Amino acid sequence: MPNQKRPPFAENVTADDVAIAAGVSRWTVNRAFRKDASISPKSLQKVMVAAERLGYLPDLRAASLASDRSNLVALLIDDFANPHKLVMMERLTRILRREGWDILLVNTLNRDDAGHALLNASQRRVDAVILIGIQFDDDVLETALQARRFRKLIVFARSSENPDTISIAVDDVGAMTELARYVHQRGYRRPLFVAGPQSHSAHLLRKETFLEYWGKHFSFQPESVTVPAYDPALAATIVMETLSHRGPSDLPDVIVCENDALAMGASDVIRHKLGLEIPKDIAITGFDDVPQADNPNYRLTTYRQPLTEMVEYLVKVLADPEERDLNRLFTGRLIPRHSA
Amino acid sequence: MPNQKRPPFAENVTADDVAIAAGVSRWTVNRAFRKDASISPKSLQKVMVAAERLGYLPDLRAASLASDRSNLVALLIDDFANPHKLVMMERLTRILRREGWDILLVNTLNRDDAGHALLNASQRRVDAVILIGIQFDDDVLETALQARRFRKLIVFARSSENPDTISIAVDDVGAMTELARYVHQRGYRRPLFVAGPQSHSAHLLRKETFLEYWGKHFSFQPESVTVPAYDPALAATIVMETLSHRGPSDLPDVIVCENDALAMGASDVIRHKLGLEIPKDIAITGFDDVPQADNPNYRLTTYRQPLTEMVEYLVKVLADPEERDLNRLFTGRLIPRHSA
DNA sequence: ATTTTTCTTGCTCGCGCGAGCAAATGTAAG
DNA sequence: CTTACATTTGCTCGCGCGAGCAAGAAAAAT
Repeated sequence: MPNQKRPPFAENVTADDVAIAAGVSRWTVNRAFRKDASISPKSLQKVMVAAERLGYLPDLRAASLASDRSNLVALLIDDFANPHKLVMMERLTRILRREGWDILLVNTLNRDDAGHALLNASQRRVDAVILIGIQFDDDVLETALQARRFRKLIVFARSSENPDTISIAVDDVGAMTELARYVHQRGYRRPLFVAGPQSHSAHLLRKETFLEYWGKHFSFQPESVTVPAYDPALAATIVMETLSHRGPSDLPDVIVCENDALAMGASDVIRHKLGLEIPKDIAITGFDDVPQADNPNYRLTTYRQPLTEMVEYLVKVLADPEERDLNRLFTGRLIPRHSA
Repeated sequence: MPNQKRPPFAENVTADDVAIAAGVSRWTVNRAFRKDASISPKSLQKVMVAAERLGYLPDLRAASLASDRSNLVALLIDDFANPHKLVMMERLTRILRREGWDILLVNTLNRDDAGHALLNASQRRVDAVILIGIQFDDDVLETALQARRFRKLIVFARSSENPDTISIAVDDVGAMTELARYVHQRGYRRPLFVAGPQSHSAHLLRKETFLEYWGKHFSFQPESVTVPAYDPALAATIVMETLSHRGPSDLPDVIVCENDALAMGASDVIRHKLGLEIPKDIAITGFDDVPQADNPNYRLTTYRQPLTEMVEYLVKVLADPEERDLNRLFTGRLIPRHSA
């Protein structure tokens, strides 16, 4: 019995207990914990002293039930092999918490599971759902919206065409055009595009933008391959399959990847499997500027999304009560490094 | 007005609405959604049909308020530069959700913030708090326990000495002894130990175990350095500072790191800054077996924690109503690779 | 057919708080 | 010292559900 002096769980101390201790009414106690409420400095003081002594803190479940605002957002996420997810989660959790939002984290296993995950979130009556997974294609979104269960459905870090969602993303067309122009001007002429999962529009946008740019300037469509997940190891396998049996003249001179996760896999293959040098034999570009992109093993030329700015905007969107067009595209920055 | 046919948020349909539609009482409706409840197949069917049609799902806030069980656990986490955190989060979120637990994700910014984060979680009346951060030293734990606000305080993936917390971790002493013996038997004789943040006991355990082993077999304490975060880039800086001005005979022949994040940073320095070869000039070992450890750039000899097994046990701990000793140490596996 | 047992259903009450109003108190103006 | 007005406080009612019991229905036993 280790817990003799210390009961393992506090008997619930409620606002009533504090009210008695402070000599005020229950409602004054609760008001003391709301920033908008009108309360005299004297009673605020009395309440806070009593609350501190009794260890009282308002129950947010009850507050939410009564006010119909939960101050909770659900974060639906998959694609855990992609290191950029860790960066996004860090930024989102830090800034949202600073603004008073709590986060319900849901790992959506696959496309079929996405619907369940959304229902799950809805049962907690979250104020908004933030999607940063790759599995939320238009069908899934449509189904979620049919249920009319969410005040705000925010697609983060990729653009969504759906008119009933709020999309906060980087301008893929502008970004990829900039990357294509860079690759073009550096003199590369035989690109291979490495695309991620085909299930949604945002990243198709990057691929299409690149292919179109190239088609316009050289009147041929560059080769492209698809990797079914943003997983460096998987990307390595696919790139290896694609390139291993080719002679030197058949190899691309630059591999343009939809994001850094894929670029890291491609880079590993070029250097360690094919024994070639980056960027001399084959150059590489990525997208996202994950921390590893700056690692001496990669030194990836990539494109940095203004993540903090995007999350700050997300915070504003969450607080916005109006019903209006909140979609927004952000412009990032090309980060030239050694790889291309 | 994009939402003409589709109101943006469903009017709240409650159990009462379903009850009327199904021709039963409100309590029968709620019972239909509880797996333990006794209800006839006929009324279950009626309720489910009506619920489906109206788009009803029970409100978990209200359920929690009434039953005093939230089915929510808070996950307090920091150290987002460590790639192992992404692995842990994936495993935890996947398995906990499968078992019906929802997760409140809290990013604890620093040690001072840990207390606030705990209070924050307590206001949602979570059933348990899982700590996988590095900032929860005994002082913080003690403060949290003083408040007697948590039914279960689970320290995951590191051992805690505190008798009022439940620790689910790998056996650091056993693991590090195995690693030390491996390094010893491979013939290395001038180790440098790279330790992480000093703020808590678990990782001191790894360091102490290694130093003791070496002291016992060679009667001298190997050198060690401390990195203030599990960040590969930071580890690289510190290791560089430590080694850059030394002649070849002064260099260690093996760098034993407290985990893979540090090992990756050390590896980068050895190969890219010092221009040395691994393992010929300097060998390296890590801990955790993160996905990147198997990457051709690292090929880290490391120690794999049985993470799935540990999370499965965590699930059992969460479901356990009894008040008894639930601490447990797990044994992992040494993964020999090229780096040592 | 009647009694006993089991299963199912409905109900009272309460979980802890907030919206919104009415009463009370305080403050300024005449 | 009143009257007018602003600020603060207390209160009724309801948010949506669950525990636990009592009444009702069904099944089993006599």
